[in-house]
Amino acid sequence: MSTTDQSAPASGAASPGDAPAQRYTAALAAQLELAWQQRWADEGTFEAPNPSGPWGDAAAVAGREPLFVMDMFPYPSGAGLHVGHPLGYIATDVWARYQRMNGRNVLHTLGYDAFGLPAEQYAVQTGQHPRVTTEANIANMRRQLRRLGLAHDARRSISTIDPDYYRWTQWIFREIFESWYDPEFLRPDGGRGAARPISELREAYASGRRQPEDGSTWADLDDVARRRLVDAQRLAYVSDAPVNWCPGLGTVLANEEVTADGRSERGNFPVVKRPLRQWMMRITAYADRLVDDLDRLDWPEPVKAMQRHWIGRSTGAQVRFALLDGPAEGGELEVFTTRPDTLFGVTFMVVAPEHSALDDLPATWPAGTPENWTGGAATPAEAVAAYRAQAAARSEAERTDEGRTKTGVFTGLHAVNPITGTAVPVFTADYVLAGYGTGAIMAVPGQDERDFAFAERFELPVVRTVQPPEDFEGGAYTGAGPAINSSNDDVDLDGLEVAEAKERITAHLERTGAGRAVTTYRLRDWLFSRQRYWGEPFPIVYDEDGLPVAVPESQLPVLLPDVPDYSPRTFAPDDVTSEPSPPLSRVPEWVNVTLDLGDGPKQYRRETNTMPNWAGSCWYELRYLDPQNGQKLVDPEVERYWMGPRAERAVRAADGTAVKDTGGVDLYVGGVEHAVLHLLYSRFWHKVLFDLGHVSSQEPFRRLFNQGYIQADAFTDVRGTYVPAAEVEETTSPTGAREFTWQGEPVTREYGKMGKSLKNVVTPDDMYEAYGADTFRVYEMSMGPLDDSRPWETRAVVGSQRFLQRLWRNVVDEATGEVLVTDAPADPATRALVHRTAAGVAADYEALRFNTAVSKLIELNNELTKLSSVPREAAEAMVLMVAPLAPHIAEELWSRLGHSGSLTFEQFPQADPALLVQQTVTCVVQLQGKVRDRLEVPADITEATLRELALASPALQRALDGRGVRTVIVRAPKLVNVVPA
RNA sequence: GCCCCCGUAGCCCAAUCGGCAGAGGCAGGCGCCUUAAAAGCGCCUCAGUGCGGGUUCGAACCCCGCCGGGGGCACCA
Repeated sequence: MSTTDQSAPASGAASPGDAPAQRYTAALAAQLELAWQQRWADEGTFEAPNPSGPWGDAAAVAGREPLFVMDMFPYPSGAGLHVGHPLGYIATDVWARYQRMNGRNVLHTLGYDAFGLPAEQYAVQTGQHPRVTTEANIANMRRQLRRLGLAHDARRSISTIDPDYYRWTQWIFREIFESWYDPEFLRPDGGRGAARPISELREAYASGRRQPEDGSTWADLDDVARRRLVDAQRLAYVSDAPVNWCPGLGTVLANEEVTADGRSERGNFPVVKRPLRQWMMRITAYADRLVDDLDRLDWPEPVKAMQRHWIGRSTGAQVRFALLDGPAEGGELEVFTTRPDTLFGVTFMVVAPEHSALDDLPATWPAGTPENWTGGAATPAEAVAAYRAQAAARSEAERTDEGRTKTGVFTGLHAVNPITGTAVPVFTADYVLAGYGTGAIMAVPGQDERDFAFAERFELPVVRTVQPPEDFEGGAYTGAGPAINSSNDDVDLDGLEVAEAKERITAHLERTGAGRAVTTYRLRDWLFSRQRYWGEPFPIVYDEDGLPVAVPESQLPVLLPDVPDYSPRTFAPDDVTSEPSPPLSRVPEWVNVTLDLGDGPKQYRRETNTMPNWAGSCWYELRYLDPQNGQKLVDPEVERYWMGPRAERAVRAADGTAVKDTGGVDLYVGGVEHAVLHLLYSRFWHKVLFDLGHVSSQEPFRRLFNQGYIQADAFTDVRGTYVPAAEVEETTSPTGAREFTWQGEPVTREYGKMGKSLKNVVTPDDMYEAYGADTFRVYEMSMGPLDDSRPWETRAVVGSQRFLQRLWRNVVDEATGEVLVTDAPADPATRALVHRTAAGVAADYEALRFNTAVSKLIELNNELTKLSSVPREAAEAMVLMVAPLAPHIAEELWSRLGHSGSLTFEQFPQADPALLVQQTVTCVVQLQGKVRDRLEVPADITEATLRELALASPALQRALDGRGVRTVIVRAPKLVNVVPA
């Protein structure tokens, strides 16, 4: 390589006109960028040593703080990258390069999340095997990213479709399958509840320490019954519960993948609920820990809020109401409420249409049943049957669309309030959800808006049990206030505030046995199987009893078979009667196998579902650490080194106290769209691995940062058709409005995403070609704060190129290539500016404020440009400071300045504190907040002196215009504010 | 409907603890260099912080109410 070769760029390069031979043009940038990229690769510059194992290097690790930086796992799209994609990658690269220059041992790499629906669909379109297209896409993306100059450890890049990788995905599944959740287990970290080997559960049953809940006895159960009992408690289990079936995609989906209006997040197809035999993950066992540990993470608050809401923990009480009337007499109706303090205000009850209490109803309407309660039916059974049919026919979306109008019907039943002894009517209505709490509620219209709306509709009484403010005029009052109308001989809540009232009534309920304190969650178990081809096969076979057995560790991976027919069987989007048909089930020679699982060769049938897209991304951060390990998913020593908890990295709570560190990745950057899906699933898997002793960190990602999106203008003509955005011309009308034309015709600007169909895609390749990678990197970082979304503007990129060009010219003669810096010391002003810049830029880099770091560097560079010649000390500092942002030009200049090695591990310029304090400062003199004068004063001036100086200011005196002085506020040395009498 | 974030020059964005509204870039203007040109050089223009109140000696920043934009949730008892 020839980094010091000062000959002109290759003649074939697109160098405009007769530009000086050594001008920093796109062509010269390309030349030196490619050369440096090759040198970094050849020298393994960014390969991070491990403390042990195949890449272990104790000497290289000693004395350097480890730092683990990650980007969210990209999916290798067939369309390639556009300029919006690398934003986060550049940001993490700048940060990581900066940290390396401060002595950190940085691990930064990027792998590919290559299984999943989009890869399969793309393969279907192109008629090729998904592996072929996916691997081609990965190769293209690797090329685009290498050209960007990312300082990744290429050895650690993994791909989820690699059998050496998915072997461990299957291994983790196996670990989860072979575990149950013991809520009593005392964890090493002090908490209660942990995943434990399933053998412990079996032993507990065998020894009699634990009894089956259904009253049976372990000793009396046959082998199959015992297995069913144990299987039902595994963390990965088979369930027949209703699931989200999406005919249009031909697969089932997790709750997290279904939108609020009942459609698939991907493809926007209708989704219906129907019972199907599917694999589930018991994520609900971790609900409490997933909520509680959010407080220990340095994550954006909105993401934490979304996870908290998704988990939806609410505390309250379950209360039992005795049923009267008809065949149900003697039965009970159990409700969940977060407001047990309002029990005195219960005037009716509501059960979900699916509730089992509706199976036994009185034969006739009770005497005096109002006409509008019956739905026009002759008997309660008919009314309820009709309502159930109506509710079942309604989709999730329709139920929501109906908005505020409550529907429902009386069941003929009454139930007795256990506190007041009053009998209240029981209704069924679809505003009560079967899947939450107990599927039944006590209705308190005085304190609940939904209940109030229902009560109005059916003319039910309203009893207030919380005193609203005097000016309150609404229906239901949900706010704070003292309890009223809430006492009898046994219990008295009157006058208590809501929280106290809850406490007292809950204690009373527990004492009398009428209820108990209970916590419920919105979170459901995670539906884990998909009827697709392009995913990880389950390491599961079924024996002659039809029960699942894990494939032994020694037989992993279970390879995804090559099949002629890999395309999924999909259906008309509204075909609700369709049945899932996994592609793997159509390969009988793969499905039916003879295996010896320890008791001789037997026939088994393989699981034909595959894992969801999320599986591979649930643990990939761990494999980055030790990708070549054939014995373990990660060497525990290596995991502890990179991700283990460290007291000094703990986040601070709101009150400033340090929270116990969870460990995990030091910086994880990606889009906010994964707030609940990927980030919740991977936290769950990580905690299981922690419980089972495979990792020392309690959370996968200690710090999370959500980058914004780069958006782009798109333009439509009069017909509404998109026109090529690159060809649109902008003019400013006489009135100052911006106007846009394409081929002379006016077009309309739309602001949105970048995409092929919008004809507004700009690719990194376009930018490399026109400006070079460094310019592109600087521009992306200078556009605005990393977490803001902002519009792409190609014509503005030139500003970043001018900056690098000026930097180049400050060091190198454009015509001769001669190095121009002088060895004379910098003048004090220049030196001070260099040090101020170093301090500011370091702080900006550290805090991911790259836009302001760029502006400080431009400012310094502009100052250096004004000097007759640039002193070496300033030039070298400048080069080192710009290196994280524009590494190629920095390496090249560093090299031309006479250094033989890469600057990757050079110390980032450190500011001398003595040079940061300014000798004199400008003090503003204000009169009532308005600036009237400016004074140059010594930085260490005393308040009294400054006060006198300011009051003596002629400009101030003029402004005072003879008025007296009431107060003088002095903030030495920068400000004096005079308040006139 | 509820919750969260954001509104600063024609555009993208700075302003560290409530203390001089402008760091940087784009676009625009003038000039220089040039046979010519710009992806060159120099200089310049441009806002009083979405609107209305309040607190304060002092508000882009804190509080209240609107308006506009973005995101999340949406019968979760």
